[in-house]
Amino acid sequence: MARAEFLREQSTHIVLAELKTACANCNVREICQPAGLTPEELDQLDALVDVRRKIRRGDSLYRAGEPFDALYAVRSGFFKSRVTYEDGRDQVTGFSMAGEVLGMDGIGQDTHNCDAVALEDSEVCTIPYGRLEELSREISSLQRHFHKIMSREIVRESGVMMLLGVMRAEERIAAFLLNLSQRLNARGYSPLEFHLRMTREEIGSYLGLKLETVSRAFSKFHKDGLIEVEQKFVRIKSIEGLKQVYAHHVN
Amino acid sequence: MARAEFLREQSTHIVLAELKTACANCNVREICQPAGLTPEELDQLDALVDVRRKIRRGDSLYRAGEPFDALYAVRSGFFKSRVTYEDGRDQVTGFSMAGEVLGMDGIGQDTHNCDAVALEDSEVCTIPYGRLEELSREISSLQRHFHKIMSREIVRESGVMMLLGVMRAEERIAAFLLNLSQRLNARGYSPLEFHLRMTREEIGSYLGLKLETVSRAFSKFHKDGLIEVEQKFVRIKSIEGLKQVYAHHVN
DNA sequence: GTTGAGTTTTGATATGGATCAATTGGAGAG
DNA sequence: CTCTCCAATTGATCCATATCAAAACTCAAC
Repeated sequence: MARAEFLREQSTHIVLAELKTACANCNVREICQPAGLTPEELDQLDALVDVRRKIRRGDSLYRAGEPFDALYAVRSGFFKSRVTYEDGRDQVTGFSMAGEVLGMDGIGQDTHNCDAVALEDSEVCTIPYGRLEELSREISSLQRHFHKIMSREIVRESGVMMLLGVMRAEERIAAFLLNLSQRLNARGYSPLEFHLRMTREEIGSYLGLKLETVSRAFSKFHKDGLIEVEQKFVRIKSIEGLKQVYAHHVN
Repeated sequence: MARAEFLREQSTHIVLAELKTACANCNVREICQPAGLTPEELDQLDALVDVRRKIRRGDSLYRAGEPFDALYAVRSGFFKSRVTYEDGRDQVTGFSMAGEVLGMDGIGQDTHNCDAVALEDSEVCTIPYGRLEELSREISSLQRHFHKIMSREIVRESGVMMLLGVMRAEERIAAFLLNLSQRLNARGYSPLEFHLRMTREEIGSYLGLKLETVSRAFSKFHKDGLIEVEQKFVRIKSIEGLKQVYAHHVN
C-alpha cells in the first residue's frame, strides 16, 4: 500500500515534468493553443489545461447523467461515445482518437448526455469548462477556435446522419474506413495500415448495422482486393476502390 | 431609384419600430435575451439582432457552400435543413420552427454545410456572427446561452442518429410526431393538433425511410386510434399510445 | 369549372440486411 | 500449455422495408 502510494506520487511527478514539453508537440495543441497568442496568453492556457487523467481500457471517462464540468482533450488512446436509450437499446455515436475533444454534449444541460468509454488505455487533458469560458472571453482566438470545434462536431454528426439515412451497408463501411484513415493521417499516423480499436459489433452499432454485416463487408472488400483484414488489423490497398464503393451507387 | 431608396428607408424604419415590441414577445428572445441583463446590455443586444428577412416558401435562407457570416433566429415560419451528397443523394437533417436557431453548421468552416429551405413563408432575424462573438465576450450570460444552444444541437443530432441507427420504421415516426408535438408545445402552440409543413417524402428523408413507409405508418396509427391524419393535418389522440409504439419494442 | 402537376394512399412483389446457427480463431487466466 | 471466453467468420433462412405500380386526392393556374 505504501509502495502503491509512492508509485502514484512518482508518476504524478513525471506527468507534471512532462507536461510542458508534452503540450509542445501534443496533437491537441491546436485546440489548447490557437495561433498568434502572446507569451502571456500562452501562460494562461498552460494554467487552463491542468489535469491529466489516465483511463484504463473499458473504464469510462464520464457517464450519461453525471454533472458536466469539463471538456477533455484526448492525448493518447481511443474512446467510443455511447448513448443508452430508455429501453436499454444503445448506440455508439462516435469514436475519438488522440487530438480530438470530448464532452461537448454536456454543455447544454450541465449533464453528460452519453458515456465516453476508453477502448484502450488512454490519457486525457481536462479542460475545466468554467475556465474555458472565462478565458475565451479574454482571448478571442481561443473563443473562435472553441466555436469552430463545436460547429465541426455538428457537421460531423450530420455526416453520420447521412451515412445512416441514405447509404447502404457496404457504402457505410467504406465511408467508415476512409474516415478513419483520413483522421489517422491528419494526426500523423499511417492512413493505410492501422489497428481497429473497436469490435465489429461497435462498428456495427455506430453504422446502424449488425456485426455479421460488418464482417461480411470486410470479407467482401478483402475478396475484391480493396483491403487486407486480419482481426483488428487493417491495411487499405486501394483508397480509390473504397471510394468507388459509394461513388458507384446508382440513384 | 430615388423612390426605391425611399421605400427601403421607410421599410427599415418600420422594422426598427416594430423590433422592440416584436422582440418582447418573440419566441427567440431566450436566445437573444438571456435572463439577468442590465438595461445597457439589453440595448447592446437590440443592436445585435438587427436585420429581419423574409423568405418565401421554397426559397432558401442560405445554401451549402455559401460563405457563413450570420446565424438566424426563426421568427415565424418553418424550415428544413438539407445536406446534398457528392453523388446527388440528399437528406433532410432537421426541421426548424419559430424560436429556433439556424446556421451553426457554418461556423466551423466559415461556409454553410447545408441548405436551409423555407417550407412556408417565413421570417428570420439575422444575427451577424462577428458581433455575436464580440458581444458574448462582454456578456457572459449571452456566451453561456450561445454555447448551450450549440451543445443542444449536438445532442439533438445524436438523438437523430439513435432514430436512424436503432429504431424501426414505426418507432421513428412515432418519435418524430412526439418530438414535433413537444416542440410546438414549448413554443405555445397546440401539441395535439397541427399542420405538417413538410411532405411525406421530406419526413421520410429525415427519418431514413421512403415516403410510402411514412404514409403506411400514418395509416396504421390512424387505424389503431392513435392519431387522426388528413393530408397535412394531424391530431394526436393518444400521446401515451405513441409512446407505447417504441416502448413496446422487445430487445 | 377544367386541367395538370404534385402529393398521398394502397396493393403486390422484391431484396438487403437481420436473424439464427454453427464453427473457427485468439487472447488472457490459471 | 491448456482452458475458457469472447470475437469473428460464414452459411441458411426470414422479414421489414424498398420498389414498382396504379389510383385518388389536393391545390394552383388558367
